[in-house]
Amino acid sequence: MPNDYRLDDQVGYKLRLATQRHLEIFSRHLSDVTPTQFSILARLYEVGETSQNQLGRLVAMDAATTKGVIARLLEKDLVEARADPNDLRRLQISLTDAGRRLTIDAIEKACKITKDTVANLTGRDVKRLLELLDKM
Amino acid sequence: MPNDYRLDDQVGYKLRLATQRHLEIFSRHLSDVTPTQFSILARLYEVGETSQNQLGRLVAMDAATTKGVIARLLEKDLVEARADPNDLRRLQISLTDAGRRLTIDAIEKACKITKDTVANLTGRDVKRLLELLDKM
DNA sequence: AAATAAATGTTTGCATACTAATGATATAGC
DNA sequence: GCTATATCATTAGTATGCAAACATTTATTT
Repeated sequence: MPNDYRLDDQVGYKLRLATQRHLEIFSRHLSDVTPTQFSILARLYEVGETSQNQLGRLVAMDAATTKGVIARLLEKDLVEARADPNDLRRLQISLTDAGRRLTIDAIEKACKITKDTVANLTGRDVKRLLELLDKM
Repeated sequence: MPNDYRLDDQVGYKLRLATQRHLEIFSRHLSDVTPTQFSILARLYEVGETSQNQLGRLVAMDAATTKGVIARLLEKDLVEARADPNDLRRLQISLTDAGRRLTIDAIEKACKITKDTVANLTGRDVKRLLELLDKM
């Protein structure tokens, strides 16, 4: 019944708006990297040198997408890549010194970003939101 | 304090995952158009002929983004554009017959998509999630 | 052990969406 | 009427995402 369909009440639509808002806040605080790039950096900081593919999996990214993100981080000299001698298919990725510095700094800022993003929510709201997104 | 930062607990990260999931479900049910394109179609169906810019505003999209989305819909012959005689800047956009048919059909499917997307949530959960996203 | 099949890792090409900057037309204030 | 401002549309450049192709490794078969 197309008549009582309300675009504004759809989960997908609201997700887009929320993401949009988050992106805006993010780039205001952290203009060097995008949220996607940041998630790669943060994970890399967490787990240390890893293969490109594995890294992508650790942030739930397609291998092809990961490749693109890494390429941009390589250009900015935030990460470096070397061939894995044990497996010629693999490309080992690690943070450069500059990358590590930026990541540490970015993590600080990321806390602020998250805070701003959910500024209109109470602590319990946030907890609930995360749970719901997770459950989904 | 970078040490107790958990990427997986960040709103932005979870938003990306949720959006990703939704996109996957969406394209499985509805391969002709993307969620973004669909939102334009649905809104256009709702309000009738409108200028491109206005239409973009009605779905919270940048004018430039809207232009691109409309261009793709034009190519698929789902919408048509004509110059507004009263205001030469304006481009009036409306659904073609094919576009209207597809939209009606897509709205039906969109209900299923939304349902699948939140399949793991109870009715109350969904309500709460929408509220929280809104409040945000 | 060689040959084939299956799995894994990476890359390429193409589509989509977003932003900043530019140009064109219309409106408001003087 | 004229200038300044606002609105609408477009262009150019960047980022993300997916499908398909290619390369290497591992498993299976003969």
